[in-house]
Amino acid sequence: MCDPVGVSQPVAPTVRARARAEMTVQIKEAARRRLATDGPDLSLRAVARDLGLVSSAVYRYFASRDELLTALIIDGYESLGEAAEAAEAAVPRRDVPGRWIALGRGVRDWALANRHEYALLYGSPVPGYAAPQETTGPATRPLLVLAQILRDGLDRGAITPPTGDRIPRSVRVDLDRVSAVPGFEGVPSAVLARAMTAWAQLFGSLSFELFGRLRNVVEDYAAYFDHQLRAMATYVGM
Amino acid sequence: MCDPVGVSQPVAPTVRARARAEMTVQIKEAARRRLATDGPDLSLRAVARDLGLVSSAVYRYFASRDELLTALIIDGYESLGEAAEAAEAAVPRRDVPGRWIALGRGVRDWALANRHEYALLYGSPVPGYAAPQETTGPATRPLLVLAQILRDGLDRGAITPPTGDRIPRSVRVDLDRVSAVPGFEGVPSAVLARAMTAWAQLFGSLSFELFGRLRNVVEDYAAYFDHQLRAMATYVGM
DNA sequence: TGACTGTCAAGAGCAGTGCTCTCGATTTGG
DNA sequence: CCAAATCGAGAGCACTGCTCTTGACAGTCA
Repeated sequence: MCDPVGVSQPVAPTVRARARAEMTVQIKEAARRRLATDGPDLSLRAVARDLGLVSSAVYRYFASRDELLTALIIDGYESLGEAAEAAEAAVPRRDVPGRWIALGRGVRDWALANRHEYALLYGSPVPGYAAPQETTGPATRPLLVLAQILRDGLDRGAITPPTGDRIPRSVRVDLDRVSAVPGFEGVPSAVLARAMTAWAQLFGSLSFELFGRLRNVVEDYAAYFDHQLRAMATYVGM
Repeated sequence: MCDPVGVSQPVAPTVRARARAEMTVQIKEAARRRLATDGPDLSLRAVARDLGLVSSAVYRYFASRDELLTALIIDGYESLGEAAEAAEAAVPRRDVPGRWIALGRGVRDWALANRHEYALLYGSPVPGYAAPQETTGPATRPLLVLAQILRDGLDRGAITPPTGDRIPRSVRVDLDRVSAVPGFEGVPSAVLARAMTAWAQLFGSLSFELFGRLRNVVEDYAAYFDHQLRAMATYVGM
């Protein structure tokens, strides 16, 4: 309203605007804390209480509980993506399987440190909540790290595309569509197919661990996870 | 109480006992219906209303909402296990990879037909709810189908254990413990490791599909899932 | 300076939830 | 036949997400 031109960023933000922005992040932070302690069923009233607010006041900043959840989910993807990027970046470029393993470890470490947020992102969808379109963008950020490893690994000749995989036509069509996504250009479908399998394996294993499905089965989760990461690295041809 | 000897089945069940048993299953059925339509946040009051009951009456049969959920989870594992067994049993014994693929398809078909129940079993744990010990038994039932395929496949020589997999000591310890579980006896750790990887892959891929993580990415889910099942079959040496 | 406009937090209130307790009615077993 | 156990109904508590109204404040234009 106070910005008819549409470029609101650089012009001096009013006192109110800045207070509003700060309050918005404070609410999100309090919500994240609640999420970490109380679990996934986020109580808007509890968040308000933590901030010394009345529940209705929160609605000045988020139109509904779902909108707050959406904001948390988006932030979560960004946070996970950042952690994944950082973990991968710490490995020498030429060590392609090492970069994949670092990516996997980074995802796992983040998930362990933010269990409930992980559940929010990769667990079963929240009751009445349907993830809106705006979350799909940030959601691909961790995947783009994988894409970069694949492309760079192929360029370096550090990934030898598997041969002899019979891929049905309809699967190939889907794979080709993925190959067209920015970031994945040029990845042959044979590699892409195996990489997507490995990606699902990673999150399947991680969900097993975090959701307690391996209790009394696996003791040394880190070693078990690492072993699967290595196995998947050779599986995709690294 | 009315059966100090411990063999209650054959003696004539009183009218009340039979009414109680029937009411218990009716509550579970109504709850399952609610789960299918309304989603995972089961409302005990809604279930009661569906049965023309008052909410407090339900507490005569289930001490809490969590206990009702537990009952549903146990039934769910049994139901999934049954479906998996049936699917696997329909394939000729000698077709070992076919049996694995049938098992995977059976799991997927069940999950598609019971999406919310699948989320209850393999999604993020329900808020305050911690799956009690009594669920761990039924939870292994689908896994036992896999175990039987592995053992039978090895006996028939239809599974060639992979060689050259370097397995760290701590992982081997965990695998050996699994090998000791009834049903898994005699499965070499090299096969077991890959089979557990494939198992996580299966559920990872299925969760991706059911929780909408592959929307706008994969079109022909069935073909994609099948392809991964075949890939994992050769991966474990079938 | 004074009025006006948009924003804010507070509070009451609605419909829903899980769960507990009490109270009659009914069935069961001695 | 009677006491004990079991059942459903109802009221009630503390909690939830959300809506609406009210009064206070900040920013701006005359």
